[in-house]
Amino acid sequence: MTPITLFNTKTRQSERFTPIDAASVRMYVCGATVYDRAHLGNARPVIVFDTLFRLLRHVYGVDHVTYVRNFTDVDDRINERAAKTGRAIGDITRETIGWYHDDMDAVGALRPTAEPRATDYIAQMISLIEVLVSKGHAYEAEGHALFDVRSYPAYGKFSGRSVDDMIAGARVEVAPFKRDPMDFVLWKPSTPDQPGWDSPWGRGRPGWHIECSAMAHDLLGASFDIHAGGIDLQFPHHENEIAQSCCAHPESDFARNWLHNEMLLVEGRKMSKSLGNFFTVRDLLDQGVPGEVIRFVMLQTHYGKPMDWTVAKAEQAEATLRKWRGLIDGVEASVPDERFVAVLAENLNTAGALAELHRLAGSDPAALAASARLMGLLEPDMGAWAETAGPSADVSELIAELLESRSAARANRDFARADALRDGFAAAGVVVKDTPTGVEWTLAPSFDLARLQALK
RNA sequence: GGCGGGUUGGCGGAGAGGUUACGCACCGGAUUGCAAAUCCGUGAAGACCGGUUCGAUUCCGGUACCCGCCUCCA
Repeated sequence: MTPITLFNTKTRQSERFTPIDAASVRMYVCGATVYDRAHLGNARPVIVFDTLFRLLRHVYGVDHVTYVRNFTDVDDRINERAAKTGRAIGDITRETIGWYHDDMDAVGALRPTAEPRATDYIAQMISLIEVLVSKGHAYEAEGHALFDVRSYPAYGKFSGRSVDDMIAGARVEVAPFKRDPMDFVLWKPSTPDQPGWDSPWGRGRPGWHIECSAMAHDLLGASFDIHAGGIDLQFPHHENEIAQSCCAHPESDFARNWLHNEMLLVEGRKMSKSLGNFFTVRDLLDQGVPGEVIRFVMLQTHYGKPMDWTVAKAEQAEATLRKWRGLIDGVEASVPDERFVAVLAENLNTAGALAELHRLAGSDPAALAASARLMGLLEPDMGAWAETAGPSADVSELIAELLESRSAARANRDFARADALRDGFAAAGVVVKDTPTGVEWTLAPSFDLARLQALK
């Protein structure tokens, strides 16, 4: 069995991954709040941890890995969106989840084993909060249920902060009913026009962090193997999840391995609406950037480092994928290459794994196909973009005719005519390759029939 | 202010205390009437200053610059 090592944010070191139960490996990834199209930054953890999911399935067996990724469908941003557009919340979340699936499918992410929605787990959240209250880790104040950070001495350990330092540097206004400024909301009251559920603390809705603790416990158990998400979630989200889960179930470990991906930049700068470099996955797809290219670019940088999205990278990735797709055309995939898998298993070194694919491209196309598919690339059903539009019979005939005049011109040593045809093909977007087995041609995206006809 | 990450050849980007990363580009060669494609090959790095070591780009400390988190965020 291929040994997998992972950098565990919790211990801040690389560790040999050993599942609690090799017959049931369990992973939880923080998903999306569904109020709008997923932006490019949302796609990074999806692609990265999809690759981990695929690796785990390869090593432990397809039926022995459970991957849970949640949808946050109760959130004030969703409420705002509903108020602004006059639409029902359920419509907005349903539509956004549909978009999310479309976009993440397009970048080659497998659907997780389970995609729980927060609103389906309100009862579990309420009982989890009740447990915390009963154990003295949470308290009620003015319709809120709040987590008492001072009741959990390890609070802050995970993200390397101390409660006192955080209070000193805090820039937040502190609600007067909090016992400690860092106490966070488990449950908050809703006004009549806001979504709400009945609870021991009155009609209200859950705080942000409680859903992951409740859903992870319900679907994966009190202790599970991997919990992952963006590094920006380390604090407060994951710190708070740990506080909630470990206080409610002190006998368990909650998640043993924590993985965090670094952030995304665009042309060297943080992606933001004000810089005008903010875009969604759908924007890129609509511009003709194939999902497979997005995936390749994402995997080119190790997940632990900031990843810079640039147009140049996308172009280069497209050229490489086009070349590889040509190499495996008609080739039946064999099995993933051992060295490739070993590199990928070293803390999900996708950049190193791509280098192994380059090696295989020069030696073993069947292994290239199988290996690439292990990381969600070169999948047969993702390759439509690389196929040139089937030329019409007329066009094929015209090209055949022109190629014949070219050979004739060569035979007659009429190099002026031969060169004119050579350059003409290129200008018209017909890529002609002379190979030992004969002439091959393909149409480039820039194919221009008029210019081709002019060559006659 | 507190916490964390980064700085590798023209560009992108990994691993490893000592031996070629790799890709793209470039250059040389083969091939071609000339090209394209293909194949072979060369060159090119480790922000700066110290320390540990027989030896550091790799470990430790400091400096500079960049970035992220601490507030919704993947």
